[in-house]
Amino acid sequence: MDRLLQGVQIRINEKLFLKDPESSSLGRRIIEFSIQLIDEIGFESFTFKKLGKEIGSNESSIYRYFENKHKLLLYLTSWYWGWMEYQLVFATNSIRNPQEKLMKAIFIMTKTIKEDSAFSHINEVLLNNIVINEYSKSYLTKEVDVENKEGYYIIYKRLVSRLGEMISEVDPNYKYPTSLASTILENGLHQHFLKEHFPSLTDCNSKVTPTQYLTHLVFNTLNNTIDE
Amino acid sequence: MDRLLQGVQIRINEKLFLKDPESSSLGRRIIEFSIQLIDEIGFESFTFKKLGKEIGSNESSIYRYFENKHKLLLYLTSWYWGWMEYQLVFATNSIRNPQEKLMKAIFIMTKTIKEDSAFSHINEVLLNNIVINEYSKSYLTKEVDVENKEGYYIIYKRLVSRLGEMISEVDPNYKYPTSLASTILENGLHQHFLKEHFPSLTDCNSKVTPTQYLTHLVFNTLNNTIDE
DNA sequence: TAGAATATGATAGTATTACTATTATATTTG
DNA sequence: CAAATATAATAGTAATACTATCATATTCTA
Repeated sequence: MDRLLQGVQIRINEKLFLKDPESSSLGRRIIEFSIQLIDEIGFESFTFKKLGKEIGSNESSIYRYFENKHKLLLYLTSWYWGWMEYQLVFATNSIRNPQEKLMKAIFIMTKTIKEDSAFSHINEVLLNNIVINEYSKSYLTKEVDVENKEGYYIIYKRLVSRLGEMISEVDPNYKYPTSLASTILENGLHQHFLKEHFPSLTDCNSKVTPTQYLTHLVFNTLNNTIDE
Repeated sequence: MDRLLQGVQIRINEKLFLKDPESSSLGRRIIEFSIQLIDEIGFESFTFKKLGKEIGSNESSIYRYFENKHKLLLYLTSWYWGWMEYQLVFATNSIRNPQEKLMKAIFIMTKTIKEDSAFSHINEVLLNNIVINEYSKSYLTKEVDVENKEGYYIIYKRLVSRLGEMISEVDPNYKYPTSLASTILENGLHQHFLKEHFPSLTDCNSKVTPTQYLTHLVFNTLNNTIDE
């Protein structure tokens, strides 16, 4: 996949930035080091001033790329979901069997990211950590409805929709394909978090993955006779 | 239940406060109005200064009850889960049939709270909103491991454990009772959030409740023959 | 290649936040 | 009634989340 990705750019809503960070080396450094710094100190402690220090640049220069750190987080997580979508489509496109297709999709959406490969300045392992630990904060705000209208969550919504369609292909009579799709994505992240911080709240551990749990959950739910 | 609850106090970890807010009228006003204010303006914008203004008291007085707003959020959400646990135990205690018991439990944990009844100074409807919109922020922090050791999440953990046991009673062979229990609690909140802000990401709406979705999910998963 | 345009850096300034400390004034209790 | 305790008022600090201005560096283009 590596080589293919060199020709691919993940398209992010232009309202999320003031100046495209992909358009300059400073921009790419902002992305690269913001991922590192947010992963390291957490989103609450992260500031543009600290980031400036880290990259040997100035707070004011970073503000020329992003209005505030919330927009930066939306940019980073949009990128992550765009990257996920790319992998999903790429890996499932040629699979005809709906069961197999859905299984592959669940695997891609819930697996642990282990290698940083595709894009030079983006560390996907750290970005995955950020999504696990910070993504909810990007929508659990009072501004969520306005920002949703602005299209800030569009990639994530498209992903859920794609997953939902795959679920319906496996079981056209299942009544909650969209909810189940969002459960896979959201609870996938959550099980990874629990594994790390609340092992007593999950059966996932070094032997059992969130992927296994969710795959089992989904396939036991679909094509089942119990109703209501 | 109303009258019974008048004699019940929900026990919160004493490290979460400097002075027990239940011990004075100012303390109870802090609780009452912090629920209103957090619900109204969101946790990010909420400050002790604004709360002080709201209750005609002083910022410095509030700091004598709670170290900071994060501890206050932990207090409020602990109270909420304690109240849930009380309802859960109370309502399921006498049910012998494991299926029926689990069904009741899922209902209690995922239903929409419609009435503010039990405790004079705590509005359970607003508190439920706060849990939906803010609970994740209480553990998605860099301090989570330390705070977990301090016992700040103990009530929630007990709840998951109780639910997990009920799941195992329905299907002793099911391999992921704890993960499923945490999925019910966490995704229950999430489906309520989606219903409100991202209707396209859920099948829940004014006709279909998160309770129905999750009940269907759980009972189709348990006592099933598909394995691995 | 000069001159204009643009990008970046440095510095300063503001309102707000998240507190801590001190002192004064109520209120409760013994 | 005095002493203890709770609350209120005020002030102060360091950090945050910016905005504004001006200087300097880089690059683009005629």
